[in-house]
Amino acid sequence: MPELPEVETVRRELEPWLVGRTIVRARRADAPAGPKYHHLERADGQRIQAVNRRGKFLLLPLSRGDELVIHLGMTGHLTPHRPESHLRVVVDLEKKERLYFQDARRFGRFLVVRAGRYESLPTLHHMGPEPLSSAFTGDHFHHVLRTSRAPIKAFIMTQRPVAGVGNIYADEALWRARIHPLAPAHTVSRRKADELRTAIVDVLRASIAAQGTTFSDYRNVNGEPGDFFSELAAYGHDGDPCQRCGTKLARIIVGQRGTCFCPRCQRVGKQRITVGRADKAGRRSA
DNA sequence: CTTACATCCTGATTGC
DNA sequence: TGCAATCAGGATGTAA
Repeated sequence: MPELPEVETVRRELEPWLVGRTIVRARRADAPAGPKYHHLERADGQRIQAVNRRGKFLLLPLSRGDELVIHLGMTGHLTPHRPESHLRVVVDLEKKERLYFQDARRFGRFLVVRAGRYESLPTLHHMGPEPLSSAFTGDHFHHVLRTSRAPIKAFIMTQRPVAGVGNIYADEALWRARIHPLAPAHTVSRRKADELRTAIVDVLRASIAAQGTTFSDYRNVNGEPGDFFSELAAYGHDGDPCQRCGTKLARIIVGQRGTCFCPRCQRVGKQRITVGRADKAGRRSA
């Protein structure tokens, strides 16, 4: 589950290698034709001008006005060494160097669009501010949260309030800010929104400093694991005692994703929310 | 417009 | 032990 810190780690590794290089030929390998791998051949002959990141997407602007868009999905790896299996894309560079895209579960994407034209990628097209930029302000964050009645965790993971936060860091940030993952987004107070904004920034910064989180699949370009796993307080810790209060962390499903939180620390308003069954609240007729 | 949910895919884990 | 069923999850398409 590469999220912003993992993608940023990959970006930093790719940048010195790829910037200024010319793509001789980019082609699908063992991957079905379709929108996830659209227009790769258009990259042929274009020079890579930068290796940028937007949320969890890698964006490589090319010299003739196109842009290579890469999303690692769940299991995507970018590597200069030919993988032994699940090879989806091969990019031939000059001097016989190659960039390989391996992706066992095929949730990733690797395609070419006209620069800045993300209409075919709705999440990227409507993506919120970068969390580590000055655009991610408390005012804006609170304002956006007030527009949704969805559970705060589900809404954050849409990438609209802020870019790059997925399942792991959503759980971590909500735990740090002591906000219940099922709290309707619009009920989060300005003060709590600020705490959450700060928690998101802090946890992402700390994870980037550790080169991301590694467990089952993720490896950076050099094949090294990230070091942030041991610093996770919530994600994957259901059943363990809360580091703040000792209460056993609970696990529920929010937005179809496994969610770990402290039922004592993380509340909605003054009330503790009961854990367990699926939440059907807020289903008023329109 | 919004929110909910099925879907993709396959290695890892759990269950019998 | 061995095989089958279940789980995991980012983005997206579709339904309501």
